[in-house]
Amino acid sequence: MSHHTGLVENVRKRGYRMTPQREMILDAIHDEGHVTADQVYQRVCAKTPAINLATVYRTLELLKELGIVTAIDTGEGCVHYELAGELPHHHLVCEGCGHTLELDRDVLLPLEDELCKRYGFTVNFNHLALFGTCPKCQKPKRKKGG
Amino acid sequence: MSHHTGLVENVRKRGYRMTPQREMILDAIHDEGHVTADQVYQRVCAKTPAINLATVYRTLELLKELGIVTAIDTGEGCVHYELAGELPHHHLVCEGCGHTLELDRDVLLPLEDELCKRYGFTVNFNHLALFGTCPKCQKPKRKKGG
DNA sequence: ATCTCTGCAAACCGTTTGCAAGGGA
DNA sequence: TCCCTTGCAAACGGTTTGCAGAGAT
Repeated sequence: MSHHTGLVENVRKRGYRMTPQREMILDAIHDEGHVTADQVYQRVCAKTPAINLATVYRTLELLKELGIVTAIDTGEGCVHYELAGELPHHHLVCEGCGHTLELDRDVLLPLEDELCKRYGFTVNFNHLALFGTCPKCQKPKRKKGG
Repeated sequence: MSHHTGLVENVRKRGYRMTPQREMILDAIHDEGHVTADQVYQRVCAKTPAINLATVYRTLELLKELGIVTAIDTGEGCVHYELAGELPHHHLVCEGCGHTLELDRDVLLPLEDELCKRYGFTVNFNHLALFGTCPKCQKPKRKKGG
């Protein structure tokens, strides 16, 4: 059974139907943490003879509108989605290996503050993605044993 | 005549040919500051019977490789380009009015520093775009005269 | 039974690519 | 002259949409 009965209820309560597809999509997001439409599609595909990508997109769109998932555009060319229940968090995406580190919110607080003071600008840091180079990829090639 | 003879020379010197198309594309970027492929296309189109979008993309790609322009993916669904000569700078894009504020580099230094210390992650802040709400859009509606 | 949701397939939009003709050096 | 560059048109990859039939309530 699902770990996210609440989400299912949430959808129902708002007058939308709960279909197996939607449930599986919810499952996939829940399991993977953050996913692209295609990842959801792949994952759901593995469990049913066939589901349609269009359905995934439509469901993702619905879930977004219901505030159940959040869309994150990391600039990689495809949108990522994750459950909105989580505290907003942030990603450090390595341009070298594609690996993603999670970033604690408090690291950004000073910047947030400064932008507000200096420019009167309220940043929306929800699910921000920053690009750069992770520790591993920065290391010059050395003996593994080193 | 161009304000960017240097750029033209730059292209030539590296063994690439300088064509009217390339010159006009360079012009467009120079004039607009930062542009999308389509904006370049529109602008150049206005001056010649026809230029091909593919040419714009190919030229932008070339200029990028030559280090003459920089690509910025603001996550808006299309890539922006600007002359690379500029100091790296950053944009605060207002989600309310679409307006863009420029952001001084030094605001980001502490964060850059912290990310390095804490995660060993070297951020690539080149031409970063942050989203949020600008001062105007934050103000509750009030009498203009206020 | 009703009306939402799904699958299918075609459309879309930004971007890329193969090919043959054109033009810069 | 040589071969880089262009235009054209088709392909591409992610996403959206119209339509008719399936299925949740």
